[in-house]
Amino acid sequence: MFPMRRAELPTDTVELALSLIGLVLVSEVEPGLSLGRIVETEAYLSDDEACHAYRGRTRRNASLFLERGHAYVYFTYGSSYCLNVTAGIEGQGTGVLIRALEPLEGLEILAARRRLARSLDLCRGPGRLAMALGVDLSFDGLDLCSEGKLWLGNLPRARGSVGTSLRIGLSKGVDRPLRFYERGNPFVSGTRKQRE
DNA sequence: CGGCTGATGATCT
DNA sequence: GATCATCAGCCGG
Repeated sequence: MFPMRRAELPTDTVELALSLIGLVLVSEVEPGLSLGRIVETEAYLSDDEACHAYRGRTRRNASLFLERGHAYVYFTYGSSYCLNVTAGIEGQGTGVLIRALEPLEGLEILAARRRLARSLDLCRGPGRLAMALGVDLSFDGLDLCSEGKLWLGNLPRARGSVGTSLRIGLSKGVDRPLRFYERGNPFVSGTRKQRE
């Protein structure tokens, strides 16, 4: 498997959020290879109150303004890292939050990082998947379209139908249907209803 | 399983 | 000082 070429990624944030479903995130940090298939995403647009770039550029969100295909990683709630794939053109300030993965390889490694027995919950949620892949602030700004600690790949594999819903866990911009997920996939986050 | 709560610390006002 | 793009753990049905 090779990294995605940037030209294969849509520039439009919603299109990117949709097309990321079914791609894989590959982590190549100690103690070894681990990877999972993206099953849930959320789009954050540049004119969107919920987007971290909405009020302009700061030290924290700087990498969200990189051109599409880079990592934007931030720390929240004093405990969790969240991983985004940037979208748009350089300077736009938009991206896609990765909310859940279906673990594919390196299950023991994912489980060890999570200090959790192998289960459905290894990568079910943005903070959980970041921990499982070993993602922290040192991944902020990485190019996900080239080999390295973390990159985007494409495994030939069937993809189920994609559902759309409101985004999860927001207090602003709550009314926009910008969450996308593979219908019925048990590795999608949220309640049962939010998986249907 | 669903719903609620407290922990926790960086960031911005 | 308030606000989080969250999570684990606990409790009730």
